[in-house]
Amino acid sequence: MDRATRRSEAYFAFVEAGSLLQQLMEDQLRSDANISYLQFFLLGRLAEAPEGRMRMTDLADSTVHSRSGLTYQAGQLEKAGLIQRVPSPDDERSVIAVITDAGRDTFARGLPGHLDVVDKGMFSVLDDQQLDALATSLTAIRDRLRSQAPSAAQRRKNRG
Amino acid sequence: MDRATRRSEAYFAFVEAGSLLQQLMEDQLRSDANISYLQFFLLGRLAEAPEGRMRMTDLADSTVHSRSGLTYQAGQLEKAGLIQRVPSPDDERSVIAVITDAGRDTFARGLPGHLDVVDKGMFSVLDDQQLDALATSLTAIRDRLRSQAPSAAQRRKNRG
DNA sequence: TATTGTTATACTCTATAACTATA
DNA sequence: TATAGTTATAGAGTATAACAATA
Repeated sequence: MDRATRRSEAYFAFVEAGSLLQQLMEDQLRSDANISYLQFFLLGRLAEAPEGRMRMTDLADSTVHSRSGLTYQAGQLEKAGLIQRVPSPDDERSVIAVITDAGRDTFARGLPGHLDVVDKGMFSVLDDQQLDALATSLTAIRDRLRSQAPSAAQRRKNRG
Repeated sequence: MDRATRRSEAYFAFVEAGSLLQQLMEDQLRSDANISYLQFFLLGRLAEAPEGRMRMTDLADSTVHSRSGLTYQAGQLEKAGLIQRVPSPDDERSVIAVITDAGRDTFARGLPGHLDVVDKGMFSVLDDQQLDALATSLTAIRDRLRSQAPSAAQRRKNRG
């Protein structure tokens, strides 16, 4: 098989696998924890941050979100009691998002099923050597893509 | 490195790479052909179908879409002159979507840049052996995920 | 002057249910 | 009875620009 054919195979499999996986994860998180994948991701970022706290802008930068998009999601999470927003002591312009106990519970409720979906869907079909090669290649691809995508700060500069 | 660590590496790289790639593709297609990735994908399905024709339901089944979602997208594409909808001669309930010349032009306008993004973003960092292994693993993962996801017909049965 | 975050607003997309017409 | 497709409608999410407050 020539390289072009292999490339096309890999590309279509990548795109379809991504879309199928996302679908499965959304369904699982909705039924186990009643949150979206993005909300799960945001709770995860906060859960692993020191004291469960992060500045709004830093949280926005760790996703594809505009600041107004994060304001919307933070509003949803706060309404559900999963985070709180408090003023920053250091910089009075800033707002700190803090994960609540209920937020940690919700995250913990979603996590096992989430790992299960990933495990059964992605990794059960690979042996150790294949997994190793996959991790190496995907990491290289991600780093390459990171270097091509405009940074969050840059996106902010161009738009709102 | 143990298997759990490798898994986690591969998973996060996969998710982030998918999201970065999608972002780059959307931007490229919007600027080169003024269409979304989904619309590009639908035009591609029609372009490669015999005579550029497909039944609406078959087109919907080749995506994650509900039928009403496809009706919406078909409306957008038709409004832009990129497809036409005609009644089926075989089954009077059916509607056939046909890609127009303008639709083929638009697809052709988006394709080179699209391939370029994929090539530069994903494959430029892999040698032949890595590409081979990646294609094999992603194909296996996709097939596994396909077997776990409910089919489009099944989704239709449950919901609308 | 630049940065942080929110708000108002408009737009895109998606899904559900009800509906028509045909098989 | 089941299938094909549309429509009405409502909801989730996103982004832009304008804004107030602070640095």
